[in-house]
Amino acid sequence: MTRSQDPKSHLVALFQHAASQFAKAEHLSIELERPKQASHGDFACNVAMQLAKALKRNPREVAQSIIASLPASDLVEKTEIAGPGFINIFLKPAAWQNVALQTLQAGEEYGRSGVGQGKKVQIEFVSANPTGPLHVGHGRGAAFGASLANVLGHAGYQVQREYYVNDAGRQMDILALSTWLRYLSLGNQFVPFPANAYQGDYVSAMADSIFALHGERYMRLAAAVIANVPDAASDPEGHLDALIANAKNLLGADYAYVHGHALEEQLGDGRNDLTEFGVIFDTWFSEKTLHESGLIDKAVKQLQQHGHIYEQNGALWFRSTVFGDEKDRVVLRENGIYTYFAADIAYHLNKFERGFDRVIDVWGADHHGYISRVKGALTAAGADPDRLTVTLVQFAVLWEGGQKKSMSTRSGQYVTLRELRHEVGNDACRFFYVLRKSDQHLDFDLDLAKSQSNDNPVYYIQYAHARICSVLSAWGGIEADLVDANSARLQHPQELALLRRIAEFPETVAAAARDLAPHSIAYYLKDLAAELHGLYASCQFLVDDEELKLARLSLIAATRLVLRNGLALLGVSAPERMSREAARPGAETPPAEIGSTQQNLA
RNA sequence: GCCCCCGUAGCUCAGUGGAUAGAGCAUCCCCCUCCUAAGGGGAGGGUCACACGUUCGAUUCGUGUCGGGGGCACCA
Repeated sequence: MTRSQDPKSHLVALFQHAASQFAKAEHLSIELERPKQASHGDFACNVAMQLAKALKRNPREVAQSIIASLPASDLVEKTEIAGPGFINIFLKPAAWQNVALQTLQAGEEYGRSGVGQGKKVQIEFVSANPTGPLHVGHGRGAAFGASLANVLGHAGYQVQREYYVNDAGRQMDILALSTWLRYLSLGNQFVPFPANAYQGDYVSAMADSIFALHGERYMRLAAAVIANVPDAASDPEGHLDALIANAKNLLGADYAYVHGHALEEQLGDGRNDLTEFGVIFDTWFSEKTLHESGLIDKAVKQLQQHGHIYEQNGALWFRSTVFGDEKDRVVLRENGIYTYFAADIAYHLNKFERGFDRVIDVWGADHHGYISRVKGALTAAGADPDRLTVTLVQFAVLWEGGQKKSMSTRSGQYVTLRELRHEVGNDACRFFYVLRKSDQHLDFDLDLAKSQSNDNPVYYIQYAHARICSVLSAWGGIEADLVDANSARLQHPQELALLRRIAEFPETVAAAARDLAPHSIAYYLKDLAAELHGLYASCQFLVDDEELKLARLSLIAATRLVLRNGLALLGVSAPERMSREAARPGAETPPAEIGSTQQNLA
């Protein structure tokens, strides 16, 4: 057996060979686990217990036979039968010693695997309405989606990152109206501002800029704006819709300017915010183009042809109950406007047509009832719903001073993503956001995220990286030469423990991709950093023994590489120095007051 | 009412069906003449909510109960 592979793949091949003597290969999967206890070896295999029943033999006896059939390997020190029938494998130090050099050779590629087989995956995330600043909830979706996309890419998928822009709906009309009403007040045309319109300061700011750019061009009489509008108190939604209709009539072709201005401002703001956060999209997909290109008509017709559409009360309904939904859903409203759902069906059919092997949607947990509906529509249209995976991201709750920061849509109070980033810094934001499983509520501890102390896991990991940089710089040699180090000199238990941990990185990335679970990268990095700090405390690197020094430096250089690669997957920087001055978040931008409030209707 | 998520140490949470269930924080004790102490070592702390089932083996899978959170629009 060759040893060009990593130790684990090597062992899997050995066991595959041995076990095939006793059972058909397709009936068993060789699983090697890393025992929690060092006394149980480097790996443990449970295949004997799996086979025992079929063979009607004692598991320990089966284990004995399997061991006897294992091909010889120059990596294996010894094997043991333990407990109910585990085969514990102890590897020779050489199995791990090579890991450091292999890592250095792989460089930025280390951790990459081919489990994705080059398949095309699209991941759509954030997709917030461009009706106001992104808030901390969007931030979690952004951090999760961006990290997951990186992980999938590193696991060998071709990833496309997409943001779906809701630029066609009623919410955008409400934003345009809100902006226009603020603008009118600048010309002393006062229309009572509806409570259910967008209240935020950013709306007034847009009105100011329109007034500065175009003066009175869009000014109309307040009396005309409120003509024939239902009472706001008794019919708030009808009131709003009538104001929008009046705005469209009074402005004519100019309405598109106000609408477009508001859209561009908010979309641009969100894009800048995300870019500063390290979240970059390949595609910004406009909902409006679905309407204009007739794709929605086409999608609904497609459903119609399959007999899943009926008319009732002047609207067109999709018979989603056939596909497990609780009730049928409207696709074309009585007023002749397609619902968001109709656009979404067309959007997902379009995604499929673009040739992705797999499509992943990252949605807020409040959309969970929507999954069966979309999948049902895809099925009804003759598409394979299993190509779509919807991952729900639960809400994030901010805690400060032991108090939950109340952020309810109802009270119109929330903290923006930008405020959070300026308060705690991008690195801590990105890291804390992915520190929990996505389907779990996240308690975001602001005090901890802000603390520049050993309690803060971000600094703990970054410090490990900075420590290595510091040692290598104190050494002052040529780092490229470290690949020639004699790794056989790495004998210390702490050194071997660190090597084992480094070897786990590729499979950790692969598992994170498989489970759509970038949080496991964060946990891995904490473990890796702990291992490094442990070694730091027990071994001197810059020793007189030149050969040993180079071997140890090659080990920490490899560790640094894994820390860098791992942090990069999470969008967290790997600083070469940690100084409390420089680490202050938002040094380039003044920290925003985090308690400030914004109105949010979306 | 129906659906989704969760229940693991005092707190916040990890834990591909495996052996004596882990980490950080908090509490207590110890370690800088030395490459950054933003670090390391040690101690205490558990009925993995509960019951039944599946099996060689269950914190993990299934069913049910209890408890917490969220969602159920001709909104997006």
